[in-house]
Amino acid sequence: MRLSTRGRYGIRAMLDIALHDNEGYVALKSIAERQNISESYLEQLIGELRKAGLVMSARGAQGGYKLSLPVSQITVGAILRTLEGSLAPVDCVSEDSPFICGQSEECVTRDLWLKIRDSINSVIDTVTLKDLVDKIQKNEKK
Amino acid sequence: MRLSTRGRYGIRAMLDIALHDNEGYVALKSIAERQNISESYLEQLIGELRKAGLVMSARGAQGGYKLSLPVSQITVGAILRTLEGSLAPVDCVSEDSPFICGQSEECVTRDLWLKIRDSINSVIDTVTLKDLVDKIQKNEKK
DNA sequence: CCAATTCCAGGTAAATTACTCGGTATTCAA
DNA sequence: TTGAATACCGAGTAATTTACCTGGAATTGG
Repeated sequence: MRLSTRGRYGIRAMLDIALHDNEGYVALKSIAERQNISESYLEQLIGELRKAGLVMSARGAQGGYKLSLPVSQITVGAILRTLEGSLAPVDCVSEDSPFICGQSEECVTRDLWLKIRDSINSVIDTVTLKDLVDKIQKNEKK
Repeated sequence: MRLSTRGRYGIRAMLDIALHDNEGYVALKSIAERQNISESYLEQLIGELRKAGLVMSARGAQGGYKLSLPVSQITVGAILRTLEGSLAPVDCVSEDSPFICGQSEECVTRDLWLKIRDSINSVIDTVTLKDLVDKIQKNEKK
């Protein structure tokens, strides 16, 4: 039940972009350097975040990425789902692939998986990038 | 963030044993057949559940497994953790391997991972095998 | 004794993860 | 107008993890 690097890197990259949100476009290279993430790998991930509409890009010199929404409107759930797919613990309660099990007995556990899924969702859909940014800025003040 | 077959099979196997709890020891073979799980694979898993003290075994003819605790005292959390390890979404908030990240910035996300972890734990540590058994028996009545 | 069982250590094929590589397209700035 | 800096794209690959299998040894009831 671990998150893969995709989700973790994605959160870090988005947070990095959020912290430089007032400086125009942020180059992939600088994100990768600051976050110490492989540039070519991160490129893939950001590409998916772009297709999901979470960041926008500018090509060419001085290009890069910036958030396409206010920080308060980007939830960690949106980021994680883009990169990890549904965070459901088993396929039969996944939001995207509603795989139905033939097992009759397993369905008694379905409620359990639903509970787990929903409890995860309730966290990731309420925490936004703004919350994380605020926390960093509060730490810096001290 | 999917559970592997280990956790899912483990829950099903334990539930199977629970449903036959009054019939003495249940043979691995019969569990595997009923649950349609590879016998040799399940053997591994049940071995770990035994070492964790969740089931007890009897060797030799007429041997098998039975629960070593009342159904109401076996949480799905205990089963899942035995087979999957901590259900923490990232290592730095894992109960067993308290890996500490050097990344200073990542620590702002630590609270997020903790929230996710705790919300999962609050579900799996409150649901017991008894809850699942009760639900099955209620379904059968209808 | 023997058939049924658990126990155990090791191996392996398939899938997934975490990347790399090489190239193309675009754009700013000198 | 050209070149450096960037995003974009598809394919390939090494390492790791998963989901098993195999062959046996130990134990026990009938």
